[in-house]
Amino acid sequence: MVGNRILRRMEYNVERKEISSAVIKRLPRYHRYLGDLMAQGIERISSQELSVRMNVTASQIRQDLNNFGGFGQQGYGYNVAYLYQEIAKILGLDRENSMIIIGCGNFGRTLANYQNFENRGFVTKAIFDSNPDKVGNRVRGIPVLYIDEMRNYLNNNDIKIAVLTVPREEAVKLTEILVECGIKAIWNFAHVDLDVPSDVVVENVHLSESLMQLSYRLAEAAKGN
Amino acid sequence: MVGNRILRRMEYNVERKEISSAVIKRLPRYHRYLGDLMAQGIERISSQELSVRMNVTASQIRQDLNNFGGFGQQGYGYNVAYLYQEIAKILGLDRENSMIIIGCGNFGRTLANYQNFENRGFVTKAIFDSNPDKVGNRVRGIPVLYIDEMRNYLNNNDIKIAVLTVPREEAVKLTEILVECGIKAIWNFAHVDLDVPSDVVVENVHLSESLMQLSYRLAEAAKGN
DNA sequence: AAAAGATTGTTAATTATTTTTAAAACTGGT
DNA sequence: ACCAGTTTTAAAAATAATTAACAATCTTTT
Repeated sequence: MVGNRILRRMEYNVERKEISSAVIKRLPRYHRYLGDLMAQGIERISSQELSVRMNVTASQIRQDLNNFGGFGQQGYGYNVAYLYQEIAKILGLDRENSMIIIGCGNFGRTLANYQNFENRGFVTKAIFDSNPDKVGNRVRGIPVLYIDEMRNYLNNNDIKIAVLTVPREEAVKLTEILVECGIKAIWNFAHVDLDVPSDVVVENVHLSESLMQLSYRLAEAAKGN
Repeated sequence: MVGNRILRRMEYNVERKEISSAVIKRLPRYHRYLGDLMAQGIERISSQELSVRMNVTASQIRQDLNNFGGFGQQGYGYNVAYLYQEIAKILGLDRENSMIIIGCGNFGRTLANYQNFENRGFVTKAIFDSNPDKVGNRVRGIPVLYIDEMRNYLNNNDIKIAVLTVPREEAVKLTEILVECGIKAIWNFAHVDLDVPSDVVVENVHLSESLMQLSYRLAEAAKGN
């Protein structure tokens, strides 16, 4: 039997050792591959077989997962659905994460239109903008509110994540307000490093930096051969 | 004097040791900070001072830069404009990188509208889509062409980078065509790992994975205190 | 119910990255 | 032109991450 595995797994949230960010970066990819396996109707998988599909070492998969507890079973491997669900829990996908998007420009609207985030529990409740022409509109049903109302809105609604899609200067100013209102997570698309207290987490998406890395590697590959 | 520094710098493109990707990831950020310093009219900076601004160790800055040659000078530090320019060269920002965007959905259009890439030499020449209603339009002057014309277009135009903003399945299929047409760099926004020959570089932007990392860190910080 | 085979969890070894240290080289003032 | 103060470069040491190895333990077959 396989079910009793659940009973003997380690309480990963009791012992509080720091997990390296290299590990965290890989978790969503495991989650994605496990989701694909489920869609294919595959019920169990060994670290060896997964390593071939994902093009990483089996050792790394086992090491990564064991940071959070023993999810597998000797002689059997990992139960796909169970592991999928456990990684979802680790990533906080088992609860709703309400968001606001700040900036109703091309980028803000694109993110608001992106249905997929909702499937993972990331629900956008409102969009804020400083342009009166945009205020009052709706994007996929989500209301666009005036930026000056943001402080009041945050004080009256339970928002977990703020998404910043405004230019640098505004991003820096608005971050102050977000921090004052108790926001603890910022998804930052502005091309600037935000200065926040240590209990606030910022995840940066710097597209131009990503593009520059591609450019470097392209130039390098061209030299190499 | 400072100018002679240029003469004695090492030929970083002669000796061909592999630079770690950890270093490459940091280069765009150095570039950004140096740009900001220039805008502020600051002409020289020591690794120590830069390290304080960037919140990294001075040692790491020096080590990173020395992978590519000696850009600084003892007792003086680094010349901001010179270092900015040298990092731009390393990142391949000193030449034009022509691009096509594949997929004229929200994301594709948003990227096409983003003027900033052009300032760094990344110029979008065409957008491709399979929807006949979109074909024939222009986005910021950039023509939207029918996807079946892409192969022919690539054979007749010198395109360096293909940007994929289509769903997974299409991304995988279209990648085959891109590779056949000799494209060596793909900026991939599709939520899938592309399988390409070793001389083709892929830079992934997986937004939902970024959001999941934020979610993890938010949950972790909430536990911690 | 026992034996053979498979695969994890975990420790050890290896490799990669970051930080420290110290010698060499330059600047700026006198 | 010299000297004190900086600051880089480069080498060495320390730390972190990845990979390999293997005993423990479960599954599957007979």
